[in-house]
Amino acid sequence: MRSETKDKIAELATELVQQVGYPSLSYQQISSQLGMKNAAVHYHFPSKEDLGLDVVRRDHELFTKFTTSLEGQSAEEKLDAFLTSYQQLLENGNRICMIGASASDYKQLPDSIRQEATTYLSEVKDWFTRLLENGKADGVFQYKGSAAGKAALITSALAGALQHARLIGNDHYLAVVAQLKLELKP
Amino acid sequence: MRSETKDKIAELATELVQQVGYPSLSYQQISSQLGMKNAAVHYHFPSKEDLGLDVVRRDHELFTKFTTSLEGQSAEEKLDAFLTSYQQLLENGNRICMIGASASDYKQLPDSIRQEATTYLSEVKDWFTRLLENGKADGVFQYKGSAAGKAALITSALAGALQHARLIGNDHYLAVVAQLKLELKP
DNA sequence: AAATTTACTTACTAGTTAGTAAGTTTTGCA
DNA sequence: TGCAAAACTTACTAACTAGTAAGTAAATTT
Repeated sequence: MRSETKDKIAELATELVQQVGYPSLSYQQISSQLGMKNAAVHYHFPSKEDLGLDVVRRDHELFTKFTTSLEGQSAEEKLDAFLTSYQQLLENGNRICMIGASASDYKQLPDSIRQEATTYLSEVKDWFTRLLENGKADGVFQYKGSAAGKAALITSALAGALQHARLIGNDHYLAVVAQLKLELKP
Repeated sequence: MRSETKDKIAELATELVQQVGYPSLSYQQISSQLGMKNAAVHYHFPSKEDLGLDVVRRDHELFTKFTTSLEGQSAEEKLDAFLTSYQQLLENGNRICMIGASASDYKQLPDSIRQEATTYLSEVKDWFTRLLENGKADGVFQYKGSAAGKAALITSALAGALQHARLIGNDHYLAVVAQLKLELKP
């Protein structure tokens, strides 16, 4: 029962959060960009917390649907699909990932959004852990230590690489991805 | 010829940038926290751009002094010293590194600050590259691919790990560090 | 001792922020 | 057709933002 307008607001807000962060997300910018008034945005999202929470929730749901759609595919295909989705953020306005944005805005986030972001990151890390375990079992991935440790490294490296790419260019992200894949190769 | 007050402002501003980011850094918060008036801060740093630029410059200088002080030490000692300095950010108010903060605030930064942050990150990456080259030559480090690629991975992983630690706890940073060191061991 | 510079305070501006209350238009349903 | 609910607009508030102009006190220099 979500209205079209509400979806459009949330989509634009998502883009803005990934570009300028939650604190700099403003009702004015959203309303003017969508050709409506301030109060219209407040009608759909009474408080900024409501809006921010919906933005993170939607991105979380997107991730869940994304991984579900990948079920049945090989570990390598899953990894590539994830890496490509991150690369699209980069090419589409130098955005950073929602989790990275939430983490750097952390001190300014209401508790509800913090909790949602924490759950989100945990699930991404778990997904990567299983991916690495299965990939190793199938002989397509290789790494030292635990799958959880390697998953922690990979998730943080990708989030950091998206951000650093803003400063020193998109090639940085590609270099990090290439290094990660090289190290995973048996 | 830097006054004490100016240093105190810059130090507090550094802490605030690493906690809440450049856009949320406010003259009011600084002045009230230092027991002075708004205009007093503007006396030392006429514009916010001046203040923000000085903050990044100072952190950059700190890094340069830090690496200079480590000259002569072994590659392992240098790496450990760097990792410890990052861990102190975490333990001292869950700060993130200046480069990571600059990268996530990138879209809101004036050009001068962007450029300074870009140079800063390039130098950190170069420092890591040389560290890895020397460590490999000395037989204390091991890795696949180029030193530059591995340096890109490590710098982004550490920046991302500091941020993710805010969401899922400081152990995440320690896990990433442990994984990195494990993989470097010959 | 006088003049000048440094380091502020007081008091203000113009613009932006999230948020609200009340009124109006549009839409879907009975 | 008429009613009700949904989706808005208008008009506003209180708080905050960076930044400025003018005045003051203290330190430094001449």
